[in-house]
Amino acid sequence: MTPLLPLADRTLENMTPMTLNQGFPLPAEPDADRASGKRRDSRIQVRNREKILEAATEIFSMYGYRGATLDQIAEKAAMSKPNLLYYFSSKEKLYLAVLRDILEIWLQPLKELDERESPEREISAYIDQKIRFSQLYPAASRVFANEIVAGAPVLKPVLDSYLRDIVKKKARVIRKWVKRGELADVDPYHLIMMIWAVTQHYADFAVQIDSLLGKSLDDEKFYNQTRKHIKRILMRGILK
Amino acid sequence: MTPLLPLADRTLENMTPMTLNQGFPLPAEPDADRASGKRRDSRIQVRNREKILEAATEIFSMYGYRGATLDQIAEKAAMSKPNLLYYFSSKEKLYLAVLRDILEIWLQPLKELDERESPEREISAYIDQKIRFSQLYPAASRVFANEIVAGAPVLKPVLDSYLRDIVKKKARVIRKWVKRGELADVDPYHLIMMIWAVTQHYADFAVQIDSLLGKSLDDEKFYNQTRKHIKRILMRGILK
DNA sequence: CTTTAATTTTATCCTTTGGTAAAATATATC
DNA sequence: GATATATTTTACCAAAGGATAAAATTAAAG
Repeated sequence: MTPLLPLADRTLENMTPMTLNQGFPLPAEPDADRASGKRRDSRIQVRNREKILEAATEIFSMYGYRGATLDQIAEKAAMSKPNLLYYFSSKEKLYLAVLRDILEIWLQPLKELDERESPEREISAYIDQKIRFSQLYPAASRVFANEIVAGAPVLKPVLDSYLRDIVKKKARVIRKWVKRGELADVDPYHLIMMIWAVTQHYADFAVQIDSLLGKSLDDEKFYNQTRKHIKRILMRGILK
Repeated sequence: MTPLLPLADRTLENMTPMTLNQGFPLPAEPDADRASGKRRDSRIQVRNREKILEAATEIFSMYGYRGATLDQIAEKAAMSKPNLLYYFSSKEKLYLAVLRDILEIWLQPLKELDERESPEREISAYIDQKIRFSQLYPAASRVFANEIVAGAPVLKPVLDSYLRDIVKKKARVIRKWVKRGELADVDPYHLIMMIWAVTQHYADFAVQIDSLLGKSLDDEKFYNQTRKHIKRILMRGILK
C-alpha cells in the first residue's frame, strides 16, 4: 500500500456547509424561511441560524426527529423557543435544514472516486475521508443514522434517486478496476456499504467504543490507529 | 475457508427470549410488573405480553425511546393504551423489557468464540451468527442501534461492565490466535467492532440498502450473497 | 435623533402524551 | 351458577410540546 498522499484539495475540512448548501440534493425551501424580499443575512441572522443548526444537530443526533424537542434545541442554542421559531418556522423545516447540510458533505467523498487512478489510492483515500467525517462531525453522522434507522421518512426520495445514481456510477468504476485485474472480484455495492458501515460505526456507536476502550476519535492517536487498522484489513481483503 | 459446519446448538433460532431472559444482564425488575403474589403467567397474560413486546420493538426501532409513543405501540398491539399499561406499568419498564430481551440474544454469539478451535472456523461462525441476527431480528437490532446512538442512556452501565468484560475476554482469545500465528496481526477490538459494524449495518440501514439495491436480507439469495461477501473480504483481510 | 424594520420576549393556545381511577366485562374456581 | 379474580373499557388529568399573537426591545438608515 502506498503511503497516503496528502490529497489536500479533497479533505472534508475544506468543505464548509455554506459552500455546499446550494439547495441540493434536498431542494432548499424556496426562501420560505428567510424573511424573503427583505433585507436579510444580517450578521445576527447568520450567527443565530448557525447557532440553531448546531444545537439542532446535537439534539436530533441524540433523540431523532420525533424524540427531539424544540425546547431542548432552543435551550442548547441559548434562546427562547419563539425566538428559534423566528428563524426556522417549524420543527420540520429546521430538521430539513440540518439534513440538507449533512447530506452533501456526507456524499461528497464518494463522488470523487476516480477510475483513472489506482483503486489502491482511491479507495484508501475514500476510507480516509469517511473516517475523517466520523471524527469531525460525529453528531451529523448520528443524525443521518437516526434518519435511516427510522426508515428514512424524509430522505427516502433522495436515497431512491440521487444517492442511487451516484452509487451506481461508482459501482461501475469499481467494476472497471476488477476487470482490469487491479482488484479482487468483489461486489461493488457490498464493498461500498462495508466501508460506510465500518467508518460510520466509529461515530454512530461512539458511546459503545468509549465503554469498551475508553477512547474516541477525538484522540488523534486512536484516530490514526483506527484508520490504519480499518484500511489494513479492508485493503488486504480486496486488493489482488 | 472450511465450509460451515451446522453448529446446530448455537444458532440464534434456538434461542427464545424466554430461555434467555433470566434477569441478566439487565436485572428483571423484581416482579414489579407481574401482578406479583397472585396467579400469573396465565395463557392470556403470556400472549399479551408477547404481543406488546413485539409491537414495542417495532415502534421503538423506528422512533427510539423518546420518539415512540404508547399510543402507537398500543395500536400496533391492537389494544387500548390503559390495557397496555396493565401489563407494563410504564413506558420505561416496557422499554427495559424490550432491551433485556434483545441484549442477551445480541451478545450470545460472542460468548461462544472458542480459542481451542481455529480462528477461521470460529470467526466465520461468529459472522454467520451476527448476520443471521440481522436477518431474523432487524427491528431488535435497530432498537439497540437507537439506544447506542442516543448515547446509551439505559445501557451504559451494562456496556461499561458486562459487555466490557466479555469483549475483553474474547479479545484475549483473538490475541492468542495471533500469537499462535493463525491470524494476521490484527487488533482484537477493532476486529470485533468491524464485524459488528458490517453485520448490523444490513439490519440498521436496511432502508438504504433497499433504496440502492432493491434487496433485503429477507431475500434468501441476497442474504447468502451478503454473508459470503462479508466473510470473503474480512477473512481474507485477517487470515495469514 | 427619529423613524423604520428586525429581533426578542411574554402570554397563550391547542394537541399529544404518559399515566390514573373506576366502572364494566370476562374468566376461572368452587 | 355464584363468587372472586383477572382483564378491558371509558372517562379523565396534568404536563409537555409545537406553534401563534402581539407587545416590547434593539438595531439600522436617513
